[in-house]
Amino acid sequence: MTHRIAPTALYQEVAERLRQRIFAHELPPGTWIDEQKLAEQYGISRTPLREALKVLASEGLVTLKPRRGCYVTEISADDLDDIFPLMALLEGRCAAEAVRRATRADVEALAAIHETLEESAREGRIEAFFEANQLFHRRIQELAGNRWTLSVIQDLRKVLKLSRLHSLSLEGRLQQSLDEHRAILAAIRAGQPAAAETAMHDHLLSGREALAKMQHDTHPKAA
Amino acid sequence: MTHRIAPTALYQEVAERLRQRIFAHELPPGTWIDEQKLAEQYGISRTPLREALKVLASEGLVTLKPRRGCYVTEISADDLDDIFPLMALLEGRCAAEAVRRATRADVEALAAIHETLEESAREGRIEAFFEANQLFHRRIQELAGNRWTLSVIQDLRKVLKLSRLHSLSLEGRLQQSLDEHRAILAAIRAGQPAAAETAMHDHLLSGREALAKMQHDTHPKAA
DNA sequence: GTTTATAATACTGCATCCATAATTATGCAA
DNA sequence: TTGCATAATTATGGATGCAGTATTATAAAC
Repeated sequence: MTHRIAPTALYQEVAERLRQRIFAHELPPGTWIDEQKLAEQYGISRTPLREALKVLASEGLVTLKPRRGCYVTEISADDLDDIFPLMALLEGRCAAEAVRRATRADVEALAAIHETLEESAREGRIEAFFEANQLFHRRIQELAGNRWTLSVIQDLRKVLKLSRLHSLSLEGRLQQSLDEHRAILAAIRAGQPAAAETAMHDHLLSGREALAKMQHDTHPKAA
Repeated sequence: MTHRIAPTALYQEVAERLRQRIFAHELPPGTWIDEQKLAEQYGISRTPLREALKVLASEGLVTLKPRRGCYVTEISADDLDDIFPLMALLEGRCAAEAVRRATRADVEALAAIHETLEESAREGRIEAFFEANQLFHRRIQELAGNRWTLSVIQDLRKVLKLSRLHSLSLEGRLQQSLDEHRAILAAIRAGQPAAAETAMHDHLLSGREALAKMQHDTHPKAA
């Protein structure tokens, strides 16, 4: 059997590898993408690399300046002010819809994810915490059952990951985030769509506030 | 001055031309994109064409099947069931926010757009009606002042344009659509965010209903 | 020493070419 | 005639090469 299960094209693999490097801030915002060097690094030609960059540009992770090269996108404070309320709206709606559609078993599965979140927090395993956090949010979006909403939220989340402060701020308010998650889960367990929606909504906005605080601390207006 | 104002790359122009052909249903959903033929048609090589296809794929207008070519995306009834409520949520929120932020002059400018909509309807100028309709919605989104929300909505609108039924249904319920627009404008004029939100929300869902009806008429379950 | 003009360098964008995999056509056997 | 195996064709994906433009370096003038 020479059939490949997943016949992914080279440009897709390259796009994924670049995504990881961007998320890991190995390629921080503003960085110029040297096509020749990267192609050489990966042992490929510039053609698939350029195609990968087109994909990343559509995702908003890089910005293509015609005839002037490709740069990792820099998102501004204004962008964050736009994105967080949007995420709050969308994820909030997902939470409400999830309550309406989730079965008893679904809720228990979600509770299990939340439990690993609690564990990770107790044991101080940041990486595991991030992962469980992502999974918790994603699972709720899946329960809501709207694939397009899910897709939009995931795309926005990618853009947020551009900001290093984003993960740092989450790290700094681990306990608060945990409390907010508890409130969301409680509302879902109680079968209260409206409560779940506001809890999720506030959770996201609270994330924005923490980030604003960090920005203020990092770049204080009055030194 | 040899400076070009808009140094757009070839692949961008090609992407735009393909977009128009897809929206015009000259390339209907499901159509196979023959790279060689198209490249020849446009008098270019396959390289920029393939880069354009990557962009369109990220927008959801075409679907790339590795090693099996590129096809114009076919959206299902399920997709529409997902997209319309999402649009209703987003555009509804925009309407509410627009009310809060719009100046007196902004509202009058919006009213002017609505007036061309009325005129176009009276004179039966379908094309002009479509354009004014788009402009009306877009203007509200711009007034809301969230560029990321605007971007998401515009992207979703592109996908909707894949469906031929979408424009047909709008054509069929021109008067109703006009009434709904009047309600939206009235709420904005009155400075009532909540009313504007529900009016816009219902307007979108009403669009979905009309479309469902058309689908039913076109593909009746019991012939 | 600073500024401007010019030359050299380097990179982007596109075209062409080639290898591999998928599809279609052909022939053979049942 | 139908089904399967094999060969021919065709299209996709990637590599390489080249022209044009932006950037940088260098030199000259003020």
